[in-house]
Amino acid sequence: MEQMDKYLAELNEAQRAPVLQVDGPLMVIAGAGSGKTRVLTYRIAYLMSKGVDSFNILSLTFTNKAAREMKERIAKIVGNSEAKNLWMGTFHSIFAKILRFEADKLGYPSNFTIYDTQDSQRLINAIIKEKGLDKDVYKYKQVQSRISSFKNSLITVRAYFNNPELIEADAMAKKPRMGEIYQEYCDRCFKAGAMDFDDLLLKTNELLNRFPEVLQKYQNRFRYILVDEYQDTNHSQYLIVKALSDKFQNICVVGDDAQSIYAFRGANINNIMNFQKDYDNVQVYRLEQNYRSTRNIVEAANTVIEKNKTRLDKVVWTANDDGGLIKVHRSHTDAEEGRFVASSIFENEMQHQLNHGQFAVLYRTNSQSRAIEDALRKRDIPYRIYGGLSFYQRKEIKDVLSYLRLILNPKDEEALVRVINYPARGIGQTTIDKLTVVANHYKRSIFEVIENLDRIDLKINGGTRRKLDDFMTMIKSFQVMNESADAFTLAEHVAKKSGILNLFKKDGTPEGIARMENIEELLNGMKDFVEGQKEVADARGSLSEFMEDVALATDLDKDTGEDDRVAMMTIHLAKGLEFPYVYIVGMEEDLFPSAMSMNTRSELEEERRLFYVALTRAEKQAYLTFAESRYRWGKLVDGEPSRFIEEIDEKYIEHLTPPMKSGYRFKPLMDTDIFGDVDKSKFRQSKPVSGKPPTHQQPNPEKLRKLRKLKPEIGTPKGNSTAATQDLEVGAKVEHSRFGRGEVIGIDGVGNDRKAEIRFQNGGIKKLLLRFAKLDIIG
DNA sequence: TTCCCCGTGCTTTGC
DNA sequence: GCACGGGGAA
Repeated sequence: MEQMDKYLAELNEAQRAPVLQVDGPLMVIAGAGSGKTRVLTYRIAYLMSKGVDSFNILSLTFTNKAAREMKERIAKIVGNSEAKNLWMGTFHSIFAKILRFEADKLGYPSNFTIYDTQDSQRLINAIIKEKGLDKDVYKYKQVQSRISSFKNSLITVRAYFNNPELIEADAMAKKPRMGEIYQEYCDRCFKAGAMDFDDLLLKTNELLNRFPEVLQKYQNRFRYILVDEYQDTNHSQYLIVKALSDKFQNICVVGDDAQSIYAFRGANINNIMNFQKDYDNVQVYRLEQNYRSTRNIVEAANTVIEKNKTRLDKVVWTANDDGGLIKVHRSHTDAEEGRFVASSIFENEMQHQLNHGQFAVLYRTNSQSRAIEDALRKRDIPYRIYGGLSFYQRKEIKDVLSYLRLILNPKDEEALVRVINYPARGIGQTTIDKLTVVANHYKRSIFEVIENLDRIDLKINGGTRRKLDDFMTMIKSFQVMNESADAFTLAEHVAKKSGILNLFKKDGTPEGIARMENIEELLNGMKDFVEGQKEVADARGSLSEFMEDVALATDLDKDTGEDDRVAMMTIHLAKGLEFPYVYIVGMEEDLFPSAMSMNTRSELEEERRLFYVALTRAEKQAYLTFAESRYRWGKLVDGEPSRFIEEIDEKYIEHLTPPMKSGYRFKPLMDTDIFGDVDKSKFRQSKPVSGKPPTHQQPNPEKLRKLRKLKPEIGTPKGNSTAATQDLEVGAKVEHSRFGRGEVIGIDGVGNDRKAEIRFQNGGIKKLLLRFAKLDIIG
């Protein structure tokens, strides 16, 4: 800790001030690229150097990734053992932990299940059906999002029924039974021993409100509270922070009002706007020097964000070079836009000796990735798509996890309904419906009903009864095993015994194999987890420890970011990241700003902040591209350039194409015809037509698309790695897109059955079918 | 009970 | 364009 002075010297004056203020409320307004994370980490380190016990510091973030990275950075300063004691994590993970500890006070079991959005939606769908409501009026997704917004505003069922305005509003919307659905949903969750994501915050509020001694306990524990991305907090989170910091008032919030882009999911920008009114003697600090981007980018972004009315006073500036102008490119179609981006990336790589990893393509909606992907693939430029369907959301993964959830909490109805007839074991919808009715009638879980089948008069025939009994016995045997086995051993057993693994083994289609690989990956992950837990005191790598992690995990958490690929993601996902070269594509009215966000001023302002975020991701060079027409929902629609392009002061812009709609013929060098041709020949060459590989070698587009769907996050620039891996030899070093690096220790089989046995660095040995395995030879 | 086909619906997304 | 869910037929 002696070197604290050394660390403080690394900060500029504006950054140092909030670090040095130990006590009292403070707010740090941090412009894009101004070293916000550094301030947060150094502040925590400084608190500890001033004798604050790490047990007394609570630091809240919005993603697991942010929490983990910050913890690592702090560990580097104060040492691992000290950093371990910090309470650092997302709102949801920290309060889930506290809720498990205090669960009995709220009538929940401490092993409550966490329902994800899909579980919630399925339950709501079931309730709507049970009540015989019109599914076209009560759309389950809409209902779910309304319930979610109730919870985020702390409107409980009781509060709903006490609020004539809400009831009126739902009646006006022709949904008079909304409250009833809300009530039933909450009852069913409670009965299932389940909390949804919003409950983790809502119930925490309930806990702190109803039990003053619990509030006191946590107030005393969390004497110093820090909140990152404060502009993204919703009302529920706001109240938790307010309650916990009330006693000591040592609260530090960090954020940027200009980067508030999550209002659509309940974030309330007023939390940061009004922070000064919420506490006495708030010190406000501003980080206004941008270290990330060129002057052109910083100033261009400023001219855009100035158009917003709702803003805190702040002027971002930079001492960096001017850099190049922001380049704007128009194309005919989205396909052409893709080709431009690919050519431009290629050119920049050649000209400036750059790696793929220094480029990012950002878009407003996920569906835009398609055209870009196609173009990059044709140019052999490797890319990685971030976001999309999460690994944990995939059907086969959720199915396995549902079995595991059921072991821990047999009352978990969503898990039970998912797997009771999967793989098919002759328990159909009719049977499940009968069981549900009885379960609701006796206010018991379906599992309990199955346990007591012989005592209930139910019109279920003998064969079905036996099947139900078998299912129950199987789950119970898993439960027994759970008492001694670790998570991996148990899950492997479950995957085999339940018949899921067998199902895909028999299948043999590419989809089936992809699914099986996914399950294997899940099991690998569990093995890693178990190994990791061995080093943790009083942890044994049990299933419940694993499930706690997994319920709140996302794909982003696993991202290594080490390999050299062009990054492709939505702008939302890009927040907090930076890249030397950034392409913002689809700069068109109705797409960006989105047609659905142009009704109110505040919606449009959020879109503008989103554009501000996109622009400020760029360090050296930003490109804005738009197309005159693009495919949307299968139809070719015309568009016009986004207003956001015009909102940038002209002096920061260089038009690569004439800005007006006339005169395409002036299009400059980097264009499709020249490179398009080069592309095609290159592409053809790289396709192996060596005779051996039969039909599977070149799957028809249909199949390719399906495969891609199953593994959406992996870009395979070489189209098909089989050509390269065909002559793979023992001893070769390879890299697998998911399993990482490894060494080939054996080869057998011929043609389609050719397999490589690979020992991966993470410890696993796998046999992979070469015709499917996505391997890169690295030596 | 299971499977297949057809219709419907669609921003952004983390926990 | 495409994915998912529901309904109808085997």
